[in-house]
Amino acid sequence: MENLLKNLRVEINEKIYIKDPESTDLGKRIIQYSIQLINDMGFEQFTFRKLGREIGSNESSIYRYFESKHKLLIYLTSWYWGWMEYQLVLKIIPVQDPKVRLTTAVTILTQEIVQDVNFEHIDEVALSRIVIEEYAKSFLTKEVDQENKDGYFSIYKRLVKRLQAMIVAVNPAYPYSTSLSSTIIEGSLHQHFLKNHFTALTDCNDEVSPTDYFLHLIEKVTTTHGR
Amino acid sequence: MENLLKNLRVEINEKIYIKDPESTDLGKRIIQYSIQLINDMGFEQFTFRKLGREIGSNESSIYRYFESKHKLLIYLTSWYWGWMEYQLVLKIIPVQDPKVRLTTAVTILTQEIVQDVNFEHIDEVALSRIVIEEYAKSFLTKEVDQENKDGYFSIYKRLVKRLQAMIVAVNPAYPYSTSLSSTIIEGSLHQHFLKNHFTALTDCNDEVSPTDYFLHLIEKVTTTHGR
DNA sequence: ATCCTTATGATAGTATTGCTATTATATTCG
DNA sequence: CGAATATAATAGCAATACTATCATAAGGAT
Repeated sequence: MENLLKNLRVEINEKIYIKDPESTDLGKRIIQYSIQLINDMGFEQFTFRKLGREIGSNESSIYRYFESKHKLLIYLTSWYWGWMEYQLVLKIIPVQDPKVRLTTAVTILTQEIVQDVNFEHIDEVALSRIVIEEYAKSFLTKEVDQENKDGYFSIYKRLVKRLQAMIVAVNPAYPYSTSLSSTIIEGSLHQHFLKNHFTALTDCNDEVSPTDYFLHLIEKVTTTHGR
Repeated sequence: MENLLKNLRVEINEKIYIKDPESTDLGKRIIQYSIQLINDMGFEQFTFRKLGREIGSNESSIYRYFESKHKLLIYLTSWYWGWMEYQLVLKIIPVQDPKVRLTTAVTILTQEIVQDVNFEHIDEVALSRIVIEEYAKSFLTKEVDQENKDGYFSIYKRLVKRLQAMIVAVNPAYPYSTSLSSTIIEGSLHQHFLKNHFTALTDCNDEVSPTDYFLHLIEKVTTTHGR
């Protein structure tokens, strides 16, 4: 699929930014280096001042693109989920069998991220680490309901619903398809986090992947057994 | 069990506080009102200055108990998990059958929290909301590995392992018992959060509880079916 | 060529945060 | 009564998360 994405761009809710960072060179550098910096020092330590210093630009210029670092985080993670959605849709299109569609989807959503050459200024590996370590902070806030209303999380929500639809396609009788979908997507981030920081709280390691775990889980949960 | 806990106290790693808040009146007020304030305004907006104002005490006095609000959050959430562990252990002791033990445990860990009269200065309902909305922030930091080494998360880890042991007792052949345990405990918080803020991403609502979902899940995953 | 717009940069300023340090006062215990 | 301990009051400080203003530079339209 290397070239299928060449002319695609991830569409992000315009309310999230002040000025589209994809529209200028500085904007792209803001994205590129914010990924690097947040990944290196963590979201708490990251500031626009430090980012400005890093890219040889001015703090005030960055504020012309994003109103706050919180919005920037939402932008970056939205981009990530939008990118995931592309991968998912592209790989699933040719697949007919609902079971294979589902296992393919779970695999894509839970596996370790590899670089995508189609987006030069975005380091998807670093970005995926940011999503694992910081995504929850984007919605664990007092403003979540307003921001949800404003559509800040719509890409993520669409993704959860896509996976849910695939679960239903395999087992229409299963009554918790939406919760299972959100559990897999969020739980995958959590298992990756545990693998990196709390090895005693997960079975995942260099041999066993979160994908193995979730594929087994979904098999068990969606299969209806005879007696 | 109303009175079994009367003389118990939740033991918390001494490194987490400077001075034991249970040892003084001011300390208890710090706990009581920090739960209220964090619940009301969220962890980001919460400061020791505001807490001091609220309890008619001084910011500097609060710093004699906790080095930072981050440590206070770890204290509060550790208390919560320790309290959960008591509930769990007490309810499980008289139960023999491994399957019933497991379903009892999952029920306790996933159900909505009700007030516990044994701890007068702690509002468990408010505290559980804090755990749902803020717990992840206590470990999604750059300092997590050091703090983990220092035992800041030991109660939580012990709880995950207890549940894992009960899963193994029901199905020793299941290869992902630890991941399943952490998925249930963390996933429960997430489902409660979604129920409150992203109703489209969960099946849980006023009729269907996270407990229903997770009991069904664990039944499916741990049962070995014949043909 | 010049005007106008747009993008960026430089500088300054502000309220708040997350502390630390010092000194004063009040209480309690031997 | 004196000493220790707990709390309160005040000040101060560097950093954060911005906002506002003004300067400059580049490119496009007339």
